[in-house]
Amino acid sequence: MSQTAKQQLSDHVRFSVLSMHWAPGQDLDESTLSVQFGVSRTPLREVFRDLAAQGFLELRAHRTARVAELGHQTLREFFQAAPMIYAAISRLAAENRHADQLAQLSECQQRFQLALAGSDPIARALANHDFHRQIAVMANNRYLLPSFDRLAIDHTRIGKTFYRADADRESPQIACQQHDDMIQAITAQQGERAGQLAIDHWNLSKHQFAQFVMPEGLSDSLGLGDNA
Amino acid sequence: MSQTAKQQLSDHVRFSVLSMHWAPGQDLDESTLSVQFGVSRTPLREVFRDLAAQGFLELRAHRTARVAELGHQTLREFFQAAPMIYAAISRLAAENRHADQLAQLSECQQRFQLALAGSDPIARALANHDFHRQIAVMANNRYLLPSFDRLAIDHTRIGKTFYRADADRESPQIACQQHDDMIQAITAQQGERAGQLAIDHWNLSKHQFAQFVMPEGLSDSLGLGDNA
DNA sequence: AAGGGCTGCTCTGTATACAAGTTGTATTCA
DNA sequence: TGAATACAACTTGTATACAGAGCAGCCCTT
Repeated sequence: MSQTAKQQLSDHVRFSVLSMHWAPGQDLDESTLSVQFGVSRTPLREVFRDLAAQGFLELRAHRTARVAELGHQTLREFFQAAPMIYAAISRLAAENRHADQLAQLSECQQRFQLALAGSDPIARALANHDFHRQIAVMANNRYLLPSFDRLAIDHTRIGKTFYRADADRESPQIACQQHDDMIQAITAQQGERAGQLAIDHWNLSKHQFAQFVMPEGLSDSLGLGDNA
Repeated sequence: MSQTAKQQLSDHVRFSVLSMHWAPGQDLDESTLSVQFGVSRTPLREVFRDLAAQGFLELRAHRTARVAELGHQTLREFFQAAPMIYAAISRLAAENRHADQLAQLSECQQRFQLALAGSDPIARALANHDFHRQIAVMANNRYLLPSFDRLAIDHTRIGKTFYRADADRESPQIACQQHDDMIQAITAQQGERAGQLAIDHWNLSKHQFAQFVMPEGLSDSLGLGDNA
């Protein structure tokens, strides 16, 4: 059936972009992918348009499709927009969530915990991605969802870029605890608290990014630190 | 040239939706429109997908394309999201605007004033739409823009629904003055003030909506009012 | 008479062939 | 030797024909 072929193609592109298996700015060949997935170029181009609208790809007229760029300008815009949207989404999720969605959220968290136990950083990032998107769905606001999705895509990609297995050994556990707290707040419909937890969660993430971009200098290890 | 045909088609659909010339939920026939604009169904469907991603249309598999619905659930989500996004956009516009964009914003305001002088409520609504979108462009944030666009589409449509020429004769002038104030704040790069002005502007708009939905009762005119 | 299923029609979804545009390359002239 | 231009190969964009899904109307059954 062709509907599943399109879905598979879409999933494959999404996975490849989120996992950074395809680098930002990388060119995509229509005809190659179309034969790979057994669909013609017409439905493939429709998938490309959808994914471009969601922020995975970039389309330019008469030019090859590309994986969405991730430059310094993009990063600046990301850091300006993310905390506000995340807090709002989390708060609305607490206020608007339906009871039957809570189980799905817990499932996402379980899969995230499993991924934490494993050694695959990509699986971990994707499980985290799914967890937060489930919250966004529970916020139940069609106006905020597109912005959230674009942020989440680049958040996951940035996370992959800035990931270092050696540093921040305790951060994943803190993040996991924060997820549990968010589930609790959303379940109890505590909008204010859910919003604050989202900010805390964001700050943890931001701290990791900052640590990567601006690592601690060598002065301490050379015995020339502040305490010297 | 066919590129202009696609553009014309896209503009026509956008105008028809924003002006409420096409009602929310209305079905759109692919083949009819494709012969009207002299393009085949393939590019037409691509335009539909783009417009659906922007919030103008809704596509369902194996079903006819429709103008995006505008029900009570949509309204609820709209009122939850709009003030936050508008304030953020306005503030970022003040912080990030480039000097050469200011002239374009003034042009939008001039056209809005001309429309105010005229008698066409649709022209007025579209000029207002363009003014606010110019601010959104100046905010220069790719993550917030999609949410803003969806809000602005429905804001314009809701405004058309709730518009009454008889009431609120002074509101347009107040809105116009607020536009001028926003231009001033953005020009002076006063982010905080621009954000507050956006909230004020939103409250004026919200007040108009509330007046329409909950008009003053008849008690006073029957001499049975509070003062009786 | 009412409800359910079948059949035919209409519209959407896909494939393929073709047109148009872009990019790289080679050749020619300064 | 360098630059500019023309040409060729390849990629994207469009048209059209066909396949398949939904929907309505009709007939048949109960």
